[in-house]
Amino acid sequence: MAAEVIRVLVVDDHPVVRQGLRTFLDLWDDLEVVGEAADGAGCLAAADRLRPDVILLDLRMPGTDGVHALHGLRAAGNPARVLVITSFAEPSVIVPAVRAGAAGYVYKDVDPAALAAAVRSVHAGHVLLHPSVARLLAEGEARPGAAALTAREREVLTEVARGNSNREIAKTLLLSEKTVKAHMTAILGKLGLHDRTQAALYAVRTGLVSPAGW
Amino acid sequence: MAAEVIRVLVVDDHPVVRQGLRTFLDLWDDLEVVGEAADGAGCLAAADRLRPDVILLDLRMPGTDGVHALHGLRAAGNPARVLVITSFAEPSVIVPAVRAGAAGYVYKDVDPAALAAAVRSVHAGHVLLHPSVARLLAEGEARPGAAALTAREREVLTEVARGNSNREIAKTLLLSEKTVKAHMTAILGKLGLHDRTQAALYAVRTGLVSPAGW
DNA sequence: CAAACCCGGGGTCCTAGGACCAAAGTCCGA
DNA sequence: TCGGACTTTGGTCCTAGGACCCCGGGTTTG
Repeated sequence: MAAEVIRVLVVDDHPVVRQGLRTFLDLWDDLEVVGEAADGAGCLAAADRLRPDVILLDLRMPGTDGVHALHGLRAAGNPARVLVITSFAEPSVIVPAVRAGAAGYVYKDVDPAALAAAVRSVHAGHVLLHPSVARLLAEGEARPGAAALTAREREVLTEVARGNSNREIAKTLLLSEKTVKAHMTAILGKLGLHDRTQAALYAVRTGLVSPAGW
Repeated sequence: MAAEVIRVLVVDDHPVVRQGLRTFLDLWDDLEVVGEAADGAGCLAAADRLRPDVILLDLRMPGTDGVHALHGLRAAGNPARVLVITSFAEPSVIVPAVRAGAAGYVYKDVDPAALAAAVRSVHAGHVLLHPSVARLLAEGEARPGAAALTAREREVLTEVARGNSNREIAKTLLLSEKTVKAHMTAILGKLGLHDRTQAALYAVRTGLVSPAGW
């Protein structure tokens, strides 16, 4: 028994998904699931306690999300390699995660063999990137993404993505409508979008607002 | 060994989710996963071949979706009880499924014990509904939902939910802008919404358009 | 046959939205 | 201290969007 066992921590808010991932990984003798967590905070605690080699991390979770967890891992100097599990094809979701230290990502429709290969690959020190994501990283972001937004802009965008008008947002955030419009102009400029509808859709696609949010 | 075994078919487009559900159900001796399918068409074929007692069905899948599969099961006179697995809280997604014959639904964050209980319950002939869904069924739909839209209206809404302006939609669908506006007015009226942004969000939430559609 | 529905398209009109100009105050890092 | 970023708000102006009126043709159903 000379084969090294890769210790894996599974982080996803859905128990079904965690179980599916665990079962997939249990198919291989060289992979061992040493723990699970349901959000970013649980991830940090479990990573500290269990010292996994690889963390499978969903980005979009309630409470502390995946990107924040990545920052936390980095700040704690945790050496675990992080493989992001995502439903989202949008590079601008993934680029911030990669910038925050993720070693790669796989989509949720991954099959067991591909998942195992990805885990082994990041454990071996590789970085797994789709060409479109690699290009974005190389060029800097062609479309900066939500990371370029200020906190206030993000608040306004969140309200837009809840279907509210500028007037309603002004009331909610205790601003003048002029201010909301100014933020909106900034948001559209930064994201390279044409109107609020595109902005709302973008917010949903990138996980800023959940589709079931209202 | 007098206990009856409930035969279950698992239908979801994500292998990870299917595996998670299978593993959950395997925890109980009275539940047996007899097959899997990745979309509505696969569901119909498997249901016909395997004759499950209960089908766990995701509504939102590429190709033939869950509601269409429900219609197909009914048309085929298949007696299997259908338990919908959904990420969506929105009753207007679920009501059409229940109307199409689903015996109930559980959310994707369900734990193993609750899932098993739900399977047994629908197998025993019960209908599992949250009060808000039951009320909608009793009253008829307060908000008719996408089912009230004509085919053309649905096409226009799909384009709106892709972030296109009326002018762009007119070009795409070879219409005058006036006609697009007329459809838009009809859509907003039928869905009880105020503007296109809400309509786009609604389309995403109800699965008419996938968040990753553009 | 009439009614209902769907489709397409015309008109008028108003306002929400956004482009683009300006300004002031606060905070923080070099 | 100064400059940049952020936040807030004002102005002007134009147009996309949508409410609400109208019409005609085709199809289906009672």
